[in-house]
Amino acid sequence: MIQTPVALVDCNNFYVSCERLFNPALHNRPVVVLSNNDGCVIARSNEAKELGIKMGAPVFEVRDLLKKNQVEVWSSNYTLYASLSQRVMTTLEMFAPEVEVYSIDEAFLWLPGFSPAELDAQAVRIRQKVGQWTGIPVSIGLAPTKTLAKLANRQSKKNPLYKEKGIFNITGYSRAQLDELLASVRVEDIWGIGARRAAFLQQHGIDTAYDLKEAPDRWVQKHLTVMGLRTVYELRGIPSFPAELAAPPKKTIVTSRGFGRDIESFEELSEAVATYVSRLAEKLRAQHSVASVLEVFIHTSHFAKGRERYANAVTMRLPQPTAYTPELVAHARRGLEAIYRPGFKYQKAGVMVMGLVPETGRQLNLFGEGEGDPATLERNRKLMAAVDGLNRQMGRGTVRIATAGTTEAWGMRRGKLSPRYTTRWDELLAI
DNA sequence: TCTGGGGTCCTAGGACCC
DNA sequence: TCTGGGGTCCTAGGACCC
Repeated sequence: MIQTPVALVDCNNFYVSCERLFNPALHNRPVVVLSNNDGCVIARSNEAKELGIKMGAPVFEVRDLLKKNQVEVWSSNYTLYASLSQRVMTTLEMFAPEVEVYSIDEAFLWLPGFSPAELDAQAVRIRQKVGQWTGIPVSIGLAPTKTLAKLANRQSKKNPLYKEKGIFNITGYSRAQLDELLASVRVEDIWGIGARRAAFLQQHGIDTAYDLKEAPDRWVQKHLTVMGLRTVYELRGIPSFPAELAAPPKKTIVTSRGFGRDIESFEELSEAVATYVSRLAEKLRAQHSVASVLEVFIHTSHFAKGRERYANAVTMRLPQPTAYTPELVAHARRGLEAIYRPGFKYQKAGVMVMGLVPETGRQLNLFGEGEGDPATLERNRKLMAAVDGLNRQMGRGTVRIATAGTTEAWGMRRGKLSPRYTTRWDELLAI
């Protein structure tokens, strides 16, 4: 059987590239993009990486470094990134019959019928076309398995000989060539091997991808579970992680956020929770699911020293599965009442749903609790569809439940937010 | 003063059943 | 005093990913 080669296409420094697209002054300069609440660095341009700014670094720790080097600092703008991501993915879909959108900035492409040399040429065309149509630079790794494609992709960025080309192709490698490459890759740089496993493996003399490839199956399975064993097979060139071409519906959905400032009052906390529930219910309806279990959690800062900490969560089984915002909000409020303690400075809250089932397949509760009879159910469904439609067209939060409040005084800090160039005409025209 | 958010999978252990 | 064994379901915790 002939194996189908896999390409991993990865957008370079994606969030930074998005910001640069609409702000050419950011080219050839160190740029970072921050997490929610402007807390951590979550994307860096190559220039910023060279300054030694680490991924995930808290802003207050690198503030001097940023200032001294006149680094451009931007708040994250997910609306913009999601929109550009879609354009990139649509472009990629022209080039392969099978595409797995793996994350906001990465996709696996299966490219049957190409020789190793032809794959190279095809990868050049993909890069060129994505660049032309979206302006986003990408790197491409080509290999017989997903794990090796990730590894090859990494080489295309790290290896100075390939950096300019942005393509690294190991589909034509001999066994000896592949072994040599794997021996140069540290075990912590393998997809699926995190810091904990890497430290463990190093203690057992396994330092490189080559060492791991050669480790005995039984030992690997015992210590790294079956997932670790699959990673090892993939290093050996045996595909063990199948293509996931259609995203399966989510099994859990979470909406949580740290506050822009600490919250003490129940009412403000309740407003935040209602806002998060509304957003969560939208996500639920977008995948045509209803939830049977709802969890609410709150906590004070993990980091604040000298202040008393408090964290609690409550999990509720709902009378019947639902995606109806008012009902979810009412349950969440009751849950919050159960765990709220006055006198603490809360830093974060969140809501989560589990036990998701398809909207069409749900069991009706015959005893009139919750949303009740089929006619009410249908009316509520239509109401939510109308609300979702309006919010899609007019912008998130145009129509909202009253308990969510209107001020969001506790909302995120986003001091350096770029306009939503691709989704809001008014913001594009304002620049 | 200031430290993100949203997911998945696997395993062990307890509850419960026959 | 000795005190089965196997199956299922659920949950909590750990590890990983971007």
